Amino acid sequence: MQRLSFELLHTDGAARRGRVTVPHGTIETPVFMPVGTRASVKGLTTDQLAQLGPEIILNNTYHLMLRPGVDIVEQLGGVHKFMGWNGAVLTDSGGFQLFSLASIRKIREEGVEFRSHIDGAPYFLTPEGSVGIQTRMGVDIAMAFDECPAYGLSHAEVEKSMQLTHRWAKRSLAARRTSALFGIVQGGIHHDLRKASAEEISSMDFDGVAIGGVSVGEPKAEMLDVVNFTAPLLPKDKPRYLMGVGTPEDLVNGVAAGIDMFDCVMPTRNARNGSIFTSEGKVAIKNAKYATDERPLDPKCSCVTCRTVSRAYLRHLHTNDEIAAAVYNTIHNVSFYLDLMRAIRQAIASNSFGAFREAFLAVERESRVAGGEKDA
RNA sequence: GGAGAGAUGGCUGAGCGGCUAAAAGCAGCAGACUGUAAAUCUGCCGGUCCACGACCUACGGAGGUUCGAAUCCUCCUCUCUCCA
Repeated sequence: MQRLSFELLHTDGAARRGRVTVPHGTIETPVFMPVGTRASVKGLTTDQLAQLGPEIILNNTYHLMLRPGVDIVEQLGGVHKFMGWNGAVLTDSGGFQLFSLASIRKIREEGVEFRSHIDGAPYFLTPEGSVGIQTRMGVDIAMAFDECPAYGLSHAEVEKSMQLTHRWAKRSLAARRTSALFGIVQGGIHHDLRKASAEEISSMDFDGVAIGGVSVGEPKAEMLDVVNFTAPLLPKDKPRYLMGVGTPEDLVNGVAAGIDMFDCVMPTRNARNGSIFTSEGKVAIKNAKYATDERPLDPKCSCVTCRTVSRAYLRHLHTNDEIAAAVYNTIHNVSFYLDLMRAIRQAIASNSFGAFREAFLAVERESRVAGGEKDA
């Protein structure tokens, strides 16, 4: 059976409407993948997640190899069976963790030596090891093992890191078996490096190509610049994945640049922290002004949360640290993201994505201005 | 009736002569969050103001000692514990 197939159905400017098929289903792109690091989309049961209808979610190699461990996941029939999830799964290779947990690792040519953040136990992860783990967990799409350089490094340092990522990409690819495998373009904020990396990674036989090393602390304008510059350099006949991005606005801009896949912690984490995405901008549900607000979070949303409870009740739940606050907020935020992607797909299909994007960004701008006036 | 302990900012609770507008926690108010070590983190939190600074009112009440008192003394009010 084929690992992955990609069909480019339609384009509207640079925006692409496509379809990715993997063993666990068909994914309509552009797509947003909710993040479920430890084989759990935080705040949701697998059933609740399924009700929201994402076609694919993201899990994490680093976290799952530490707990419960690859052996256990494999023994239990793979990550899908483990969490009772029938949709597709993409795993990050652990490259990002070795960036965000920088203090407890040592990078070498062969791989990365690191200590578990849980119990300090020593591990050694290589490209072959990472891809092997992802394969054994039975994921639909695995990511190449890369190094994610921090923002602010010199051109020379980013270049050196990028070259290591390229060597690791070759080794990752050689280790590909049953799971599809995406390569990752690095290069920081430097156009020449991004170009070199895009060419190098694109030349390899990956099933898809990702832009990594973005949203690591750089100003938003630089991120946009990197995406706008790099996306057009990627193969047209493969899915393009922008890793770790982003805000609703970022998704719309990413699609405009020609990105097909996104993942981000933002809808789930912000939900737990009481920050809600709505069609009218952000709602900080803990704010006193919602104490007696009987409206739903978003009048244009039809998710379970918006159909059932008021802002006043959600503020009450959040104020009292009730678990239901996280559940309701996560349901809504994930719904909002999935709805947004649906609307984006529709706009592309009807050749109106440009207008859609303009209207969307105008609302975002307005809500920001409105929030600013309130603060002043 | 007798003996003792205590009254501190919305609450709990440190401080026990100057470095105290007064620790810390909670509550409250606001902000952040981008391939998840995050149900987390940060800021503000007596009042007023042209508020980086200034002024006013402050540690139960009234006096007193002292250059200086939430901190020491006297009396008063109230609370709690124990013994009758």
